[in-house]
Amino acid sequence: MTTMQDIAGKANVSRAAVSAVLNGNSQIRVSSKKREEILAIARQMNYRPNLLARSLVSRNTRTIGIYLCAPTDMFYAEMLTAFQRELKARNYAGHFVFWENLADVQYAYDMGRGQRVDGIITCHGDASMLPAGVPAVIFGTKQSEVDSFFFDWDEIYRRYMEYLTSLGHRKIAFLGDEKTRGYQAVAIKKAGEKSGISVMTVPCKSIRRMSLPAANELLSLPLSERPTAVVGCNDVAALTFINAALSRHIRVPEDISVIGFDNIEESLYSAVPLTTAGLDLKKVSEDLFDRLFARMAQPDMPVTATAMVPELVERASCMPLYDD
Amino acid sequence: MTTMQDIAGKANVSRAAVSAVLNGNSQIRVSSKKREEILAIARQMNYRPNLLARSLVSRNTRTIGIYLCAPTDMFYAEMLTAFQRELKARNYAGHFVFWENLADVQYAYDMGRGQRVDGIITCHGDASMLPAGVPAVIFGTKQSEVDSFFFDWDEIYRRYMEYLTSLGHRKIAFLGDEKTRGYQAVAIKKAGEKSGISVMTVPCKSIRRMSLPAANELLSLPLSERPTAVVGCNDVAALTFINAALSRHIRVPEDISVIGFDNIEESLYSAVPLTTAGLDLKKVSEDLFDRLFARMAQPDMPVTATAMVPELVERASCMPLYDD
DNA sequence: GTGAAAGCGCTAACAG
DNA sequence: CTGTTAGCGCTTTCAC
Repeated sequence: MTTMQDIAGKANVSRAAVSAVLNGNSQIRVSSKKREEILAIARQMNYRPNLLARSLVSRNTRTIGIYLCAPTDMFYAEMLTAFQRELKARNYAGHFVFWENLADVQYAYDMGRGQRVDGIITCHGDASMLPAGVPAVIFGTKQSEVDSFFFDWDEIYRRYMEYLTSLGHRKIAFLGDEKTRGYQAVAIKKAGEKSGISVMTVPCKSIRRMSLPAANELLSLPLSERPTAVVGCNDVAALTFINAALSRHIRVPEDISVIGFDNIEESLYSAVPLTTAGLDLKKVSEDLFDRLFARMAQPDMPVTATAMVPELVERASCMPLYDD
Repeated sequence: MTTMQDIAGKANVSRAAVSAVLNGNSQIRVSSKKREEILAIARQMNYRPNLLARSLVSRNTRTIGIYLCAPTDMFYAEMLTAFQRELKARNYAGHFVFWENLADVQYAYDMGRGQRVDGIITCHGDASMLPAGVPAVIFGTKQSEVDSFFFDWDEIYRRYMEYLTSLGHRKIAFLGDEKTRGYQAVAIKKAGEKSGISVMTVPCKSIRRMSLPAANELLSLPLSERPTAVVGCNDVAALTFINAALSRHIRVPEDISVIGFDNIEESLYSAVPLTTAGLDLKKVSEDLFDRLFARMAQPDMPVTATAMVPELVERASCMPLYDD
């Protein structure tokens, strides 16, 4: 591997001179003849700065730790892609670690600490696990100690209920895991109550691929008890439900309306295009990075919590309820 | 950030002693009293080694560059997850960069060079772009200069044709992008010829979310010309096709059989569970890493190319053709 | 304009 | 067993 020393030797200058021309930013001025020569030699020797050495002395890595759960749900895969784009645009590197359980989260943060990341973006809700002293932004849940962007479920589900009731629906079910999606279940029940509706909740084992049993449970209900509209905790749950319904020859939206959450790409290409609500991923990741970089520049500014309320996007999976 | 110097100071020993007990591997012996003390202080001061400094001197980073296209297709997301697991099991870090176009590939490799990754796993087929001197394994396509794991399309499609013809199908279409999936199109045509079948090819703009138009083109064909079986270039294409068929009230598999490729999780939960073929991701990533580590240990061993032939998994989207 | 020198945090070789 | 030392590749300050 070519080093600055090698270049300096060939060009008959000092390492400092090489550093100065290769990085631009320096008090040091180099004659343009030497400058060209250095540049040429660097190119010819296929020089790449050793970022480890650079970071060691500059005390920053220009690397952001991006810690997310494994992208087994398309939503995170899309988020990931948006982050990568943002990183590249800002000329920063990403230090990605993906977890599948709680132990992995700790592992991810430890790796980041060892790697001396300049900042962290994470979707894990427990701020106390975060390495101390590293600027961080938490995505998904509201925090008091750390900057966060959180889903405002009360407002989101107020809109959902408004939409569904405007379509005439009064028998509404929520399909989602009670454990990991408890806050959603609570919020939608609350939103329902305000419209005088008791939202029934159907827990399902996995949020990723909702267990068919939960969908089937709902679909096996006698017609008089069956909800006329189902709210999935996310698009994947909603999509799985639609597929379960379709394979039982229950039509969507004619027999039952379905609404999701996240607006993953798949929802657009589903057997029946899914009505859902989704973030503008580009904008959100921009905002996330803006916030993080502001925090990095000024570590003691007041903590912020930013509510996110994704826009409803109407497609084909919901329709007005006809009176029987 | 706590350094070894800090610990050494508190414990009244040298940095070398601290290094010795914290890393274990050293000629240096430390009295177990001192050892305990050092360990205690390190824990109490929340010490984390600076991996940059460590790598600078040890001349290895224990980091593998993982360079993949953006996981907008679930297959890569699943691959990614398998890699992360493998990395963790081997106590290595991942240097992930995801690309969306060719320029990004170069960027990814440059980042890896700067970061001094010990090895590379990539799914980009152009070996000439790889940084020289860094052990690498290419996933997906056969290479002559670099270790590779490639899909043996001839054998894969031989099996597909065998399967489909055993079901009685003779009118078969391939749904896939000609540009990026050209080798597949060629292979399936060849496999068809051996069975005396002319496979028709329907190109579609994107391999990611096959353009509905392509699916619709096929579905609009007069019944006499319509294929009885469709092979998707991947599961996503096959799934999109199924959804397009379903929404036109064309039944799968009764009216038309569909087979995919990749065996992504989604295929199991589709409206009609997809017959497909898929890699054992855990095994493949193990093999990939084994190969890479072998190459890292012995850079001049002969180059290998390993064929991959995923197992067919029969589900509900294919059925025997009845004679009319 | 240029070059010498210090030092980032760590490891490893070697002398006590 | 322990401590000292050199140096990884780089940036930056300061004297020339």
